[in-house]
Amino acid sequence: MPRTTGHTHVTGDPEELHAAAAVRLGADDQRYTSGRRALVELLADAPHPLTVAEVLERNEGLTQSSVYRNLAVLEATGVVDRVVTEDEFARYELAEDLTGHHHHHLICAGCGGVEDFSVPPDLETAMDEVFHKVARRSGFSVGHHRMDIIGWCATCRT
Amino acid sequence: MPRTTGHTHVTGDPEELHAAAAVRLGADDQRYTSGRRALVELLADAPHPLTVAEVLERNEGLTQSSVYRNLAVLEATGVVDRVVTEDEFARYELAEDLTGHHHHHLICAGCGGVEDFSVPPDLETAMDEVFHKVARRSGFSVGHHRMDIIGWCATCRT
DNA sequence: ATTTATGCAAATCGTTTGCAAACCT
DNA sequence: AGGTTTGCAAACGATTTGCATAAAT
Repeated sequence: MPRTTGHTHVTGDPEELHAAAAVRLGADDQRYTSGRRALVELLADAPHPLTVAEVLERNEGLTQSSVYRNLAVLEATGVVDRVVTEDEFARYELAEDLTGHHHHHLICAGCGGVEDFSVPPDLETAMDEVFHKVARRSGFSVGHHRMDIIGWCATCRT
Repeated sequence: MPRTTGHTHVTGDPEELHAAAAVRLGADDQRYTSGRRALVELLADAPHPLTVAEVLERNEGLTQSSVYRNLAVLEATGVVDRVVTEDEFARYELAEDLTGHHHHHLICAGCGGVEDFSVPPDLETAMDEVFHKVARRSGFSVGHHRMDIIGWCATCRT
């Protein structure tokens, strides 16, 4: 299931977002239940990727195990992306190819906090070409790339 | 303790490598014990970052808990780097600024396998400038960056 | 009705830790 | 001796899973 072609990007309208999510779930015979809709809403509103703990703080009606299960379903259907940081918590955000907003992460090695940023398109393209060339040479197919900064935020710098 | 300046890079001589490791440990009042030396040797010989399980397979004389403890010490003193992939296992390799070999990772989303690659110096520099600019704007200090490819290796492509 | 999702509690598993013995210096 | 490291076994904690109930089609 290629996730980089043929999809409509969501521009910012919540309706459109939910519709797109429903479509992707439906394509995999999955239902867009209230629990899953709640997750998509939380992630759409969050200014950065959320941990499961943060999800549960923001919506106390949700159950931990269902959140884990639903995030797995949403990830498998291309509605959310899992973000790996340096700490032990998985974080989730709306899938890039759903929002159409390609970006990278500033990750704080102290608190695990995450902030988004982008790089100039020409550089992004140049790097992409290198990535594909490198992958081809090694027999890899490119899924996506990570171009993240690991550092210390103003607070954690001590 | 800045880890990007003032250090001598190891070119390939095992003696030099161990000497450099000993120096870094000593700077933090840590001893270069046989268990730690064994880890450095394993990582120096490995063609890719190793998980703890792989370390234990390659040297059955080592104990799991000591391996974890020693990897933590080696990481804190800048002798090894922890590599975060998409799977649940931490991987370790000799620190970049110890080997002087800056590189990136091709990570297989299927088996978690890791392969190294580098990008042209001019691109690396251009990206670095962007990273520093972005970080400054957000009040972050840059530790290091990740520019990794997540994909599927020839075997896992199915 | 039948299939799928949920909530609770228990299990999983990589990693961490307490403590006594072994090791350095 | 005095402090550090090690090995074993027990503890931790994020995530997963079994199973009975609730919800959706």
